[in-house]
Amino acid sequence: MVRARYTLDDIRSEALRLVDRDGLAALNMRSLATALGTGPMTLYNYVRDREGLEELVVDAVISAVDLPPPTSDWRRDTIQIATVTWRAVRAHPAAIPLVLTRRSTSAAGFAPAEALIAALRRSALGDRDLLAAFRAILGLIMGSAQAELAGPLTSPPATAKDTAARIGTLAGRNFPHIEALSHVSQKSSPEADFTRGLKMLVTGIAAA
Amino acid sequence: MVRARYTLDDIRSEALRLVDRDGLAALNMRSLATALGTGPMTLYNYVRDREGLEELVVDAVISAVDLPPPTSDWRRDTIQIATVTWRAVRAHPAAIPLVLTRRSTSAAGFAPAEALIAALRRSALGDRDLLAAFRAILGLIMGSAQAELAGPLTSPPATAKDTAARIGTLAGRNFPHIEALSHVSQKSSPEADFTRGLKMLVTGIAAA
DNA sequence: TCCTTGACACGTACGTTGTACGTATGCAAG
DNA sequence: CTTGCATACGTACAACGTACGTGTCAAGGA
Repeated sequence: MVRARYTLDDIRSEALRLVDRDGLAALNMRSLATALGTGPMTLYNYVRDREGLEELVVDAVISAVDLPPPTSDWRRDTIQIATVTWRAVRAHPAAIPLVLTRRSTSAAGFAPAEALIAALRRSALGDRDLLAAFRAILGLIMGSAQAELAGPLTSPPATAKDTAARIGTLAGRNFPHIEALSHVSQKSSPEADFTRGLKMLVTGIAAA
Repeated sequence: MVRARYTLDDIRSEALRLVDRDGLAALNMRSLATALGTGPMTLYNYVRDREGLEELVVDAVISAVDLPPPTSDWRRDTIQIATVTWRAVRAHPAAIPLVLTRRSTSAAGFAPAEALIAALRRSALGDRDLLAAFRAILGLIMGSAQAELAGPLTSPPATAKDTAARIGTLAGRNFPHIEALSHVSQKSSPEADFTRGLKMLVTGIAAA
């Protein structure tokens, strides 16, 4: 009888692949173990419990962030880092709930935050403003991902037409502003909106 | 034999109470049913499945938002609405993962978004900027809640001293900027930081 | 008054999940 | 070859979500 050997990276990448392919509900000990060609309990040699497995997926997503080298323009750097991070999160829609709720524990998970603070520090901000700016930008990234996942301008598993219909009937009567904006949002790309909002925030930061 | 009668509100408030008291893991059909004095299957008369139950909790949290009446100052209104919403979310920490990942389906869930757009519309923003601004503010609210829940400047179940120690040892070496900021964050209140970041964003919006 | 009918509370039971615990197997060092 | 440790693996159980069936109430018509 042969005994397979695994590395944490094997588990990590297979877990992410599983989530990408079959959705978040498919991320359970048995499915992942089967995908790796072993039994459920083997995984417990690499992960404390199911929660640990989810953290692994978060790490896998965040690790894929490809940080740009610093330039002399902190605003441009800030926008770049935020955009790249946002893209990495968006690249794995099924994993977004995990990214929003689980903490990233690996070193790679801290890298974007570190780069972001480094960029912001090259502005002339005081400590308190720096902290607020950092929180705001990270918040914007996560919140934008969340909004796309479950925001009031989106609808769960439906086509764009269904979305318009659903929002139209559900919110249209009592919530005319939401309804009007949902029409606008259908004509614009998420990335364009994100970038626009991000630039607004950076402008506000620069004003402080 | 007596048959109890329930209303959706009974279920909703009991579910939120359960989450507040015993944590998110305690939100299951059996526990909630027991708390209501009945069996698990009774709940299925009010809720499609467990997911529906979670949406109910989200509704309960968002419904508690106490929106201020509009004034003539859209900036002030925007900040007020955002702050009040953020407070409502923060009032139920255990429910935050649900608020971040589940969609609010009830009418009450749309109210803050509607009020926010209404306030922003009273600025002179174009449609695209309005959309971006709305997304950014909602994103900031959700993202800030997320950051407090699982951000790089926090640590899971630990005292403030442990946090400093943990961040210090884990991130201190390789991530000096994070480490430095975590010290700053320990001396400031979450609300102050949130407000500060929010004002930055509103400033940026006003500049557009 | 009695019967019908629909809504809904509830019980039973099954498949799936996470994981505690015990066992077995390979590799490395002596 | 032997010993010991790390770790792959099997078994088994408790807790979960929920399909399905049964029972019981209240309201409306004859």
